[in-house]
Amino acid sequence: MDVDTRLLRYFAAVAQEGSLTRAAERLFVSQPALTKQVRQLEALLGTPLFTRSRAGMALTEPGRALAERVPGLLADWDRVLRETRGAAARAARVLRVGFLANAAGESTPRVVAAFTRRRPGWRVDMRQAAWSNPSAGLAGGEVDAALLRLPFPGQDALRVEVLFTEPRWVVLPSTHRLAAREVIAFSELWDEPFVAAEAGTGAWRDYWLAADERGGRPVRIGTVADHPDDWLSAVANGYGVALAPASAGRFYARPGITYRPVSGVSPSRVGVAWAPDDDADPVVRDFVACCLDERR
Amino acid sequence: MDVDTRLLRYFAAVAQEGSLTRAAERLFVSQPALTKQVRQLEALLGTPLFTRSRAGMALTEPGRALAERVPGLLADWDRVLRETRGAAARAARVLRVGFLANAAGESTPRVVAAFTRRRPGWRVDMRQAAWSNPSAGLAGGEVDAALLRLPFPGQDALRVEVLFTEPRWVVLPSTHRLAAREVIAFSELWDEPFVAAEAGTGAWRDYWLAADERGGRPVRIGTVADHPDDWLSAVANGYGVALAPASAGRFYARPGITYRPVSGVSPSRVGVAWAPDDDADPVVRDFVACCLDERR
DNA sequence: CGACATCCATGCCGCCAGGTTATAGGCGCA
DNA sequence: TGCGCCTATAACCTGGCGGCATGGATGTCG
Repeated sequence: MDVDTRLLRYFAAVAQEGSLTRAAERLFVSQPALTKQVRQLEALLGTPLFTRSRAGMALTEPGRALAERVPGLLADWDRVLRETRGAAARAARVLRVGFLANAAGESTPRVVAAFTRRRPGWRVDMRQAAWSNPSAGLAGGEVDAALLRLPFPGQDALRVEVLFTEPRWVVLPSTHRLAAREVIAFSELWDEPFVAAEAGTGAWRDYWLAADERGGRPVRIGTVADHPDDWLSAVANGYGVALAPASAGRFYARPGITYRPVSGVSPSRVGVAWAPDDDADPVVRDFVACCLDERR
Repeated sequence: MDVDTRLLRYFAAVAQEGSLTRAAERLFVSQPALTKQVRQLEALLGTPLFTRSRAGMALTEPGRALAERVPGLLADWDRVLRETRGAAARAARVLRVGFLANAAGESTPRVVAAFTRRRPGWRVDMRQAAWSNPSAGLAGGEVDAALLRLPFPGQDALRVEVLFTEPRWVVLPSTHRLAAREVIAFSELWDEPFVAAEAGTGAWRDYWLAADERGGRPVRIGTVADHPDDWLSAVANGYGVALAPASAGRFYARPGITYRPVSGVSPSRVGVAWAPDDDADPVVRDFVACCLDERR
């Protein structure tokens, strides 16, 4: 018997939401489409997976059994997909390097050039990731190496070499009372509302709020932003200020915002990271070596 | 990204056959349909999985990576399917019992009646399996218990209780020179061609050929049959003789064939089997207990 | 060297699946 | 009893899947 992983994802969403209407919204399909798909899965399996009521969809016993197993199955498929694409990249002599906005640094073109000299026939595929993906795809195997701002969640499970540090500055609206200062003491910012990353990013978000460097005071969150554009807009619109690497001013200049040096806060570190399984991989080692050479 | 397991099965078949034409035949689809499906999978993954030539389809490196992983994925899906259906049967208070033709025995109705008295609200779903499935679905988890002729492949991994024995007789064409005998000595059958089960069934096939009770002489195979009808036809048409339980004559009577007692060959044993994981399962234990009670 | 065989690919067509919108049915609540 | 909320059904549209007919490429053989 065959099934589409889409059907299994639909089922899993309904199982989690307990409602066809909410699951349909989450999946960006109409509720009637979802009700038909779930009915089809039940027909395929020959057993009801849900009981229906005005209160929504409750799992039956077989539904529960399936709901326990489907996430593992979908995760396995995602892993097979990644590993196949990884093999494809290798076969095509492409090194996939993830990075977050502005973590790559200005020396990246030289690193790439050095790598392709060392490995003729190879090329580097630079892949930008969203800030909510702090390992830039490395943890999930979507890339072979990554240039990352440290620290990031899951870092302990990956190999990291620090490449350079960079002062952290503050981004604030140009009309802000502190915007004209040459240097701003961090303690003067402790009561400002901050634009933060999503809560789920843990240590990463805390780091960029300098949560551990506020003398024990809590952080005031003005708003949450997940993408540089949203982050800049939030600052420009006065929802809060934010810490950023000094170089961010060159990448993310925008009318209405100002970057200023900050004293009393640790600098940002940028590193190259790779998976422990690739320690012996000569291609990954060469890339890391080129990064380290450029550091000197 | 979503994929249908049908697409993965198609891919796996092509990978194994090395040819779209042969894989299409095996999958009962047309060759153009298969070529389009494989192309679609390659488009989905964004990488070629095969190189094409007049010699057929050779796996690329990513194709090889996928071909290594897809069987495990499909096996996991089959397992999830089985476990879901198992949960469904439990929820519906149905005990699924597999059996091979005539292994169930005449006392089965009494066993089922005793079980439903002991477990009101439950019913037994008797499921006949093909002879090529000697555990009647028990090894794969398609059933909860099984009534089986012993021995069978994979038996060591399952729990078994012998219920009864039954003499083995011979089935031969009515025109056979030995057909009129009251009892036939097995040694007189040693040179006869035999109708056998498929080679892949191992010990099961050897048992029904009484391979270990021929004084070291090899078995002459007349033909292979996988289903009772084919097996009976083969005997009637004179392709060979066969050993069978004595009771088979009542289930498989047919013009042109005769059943006769045989001396010098061990009797057939019938047992109830279940999976070790179900040792503590009270429902399975009750069924086994009912089988054992009926034995007395 | 041309005919033939064999393998995969393309085009066209019919049928069905997946999605939408509109709306119906059932039920709890104020 | 009307309203709101949830799932289900009907009608429609578009695209996918499979078949059949045929084409393209290539190796073999006489």
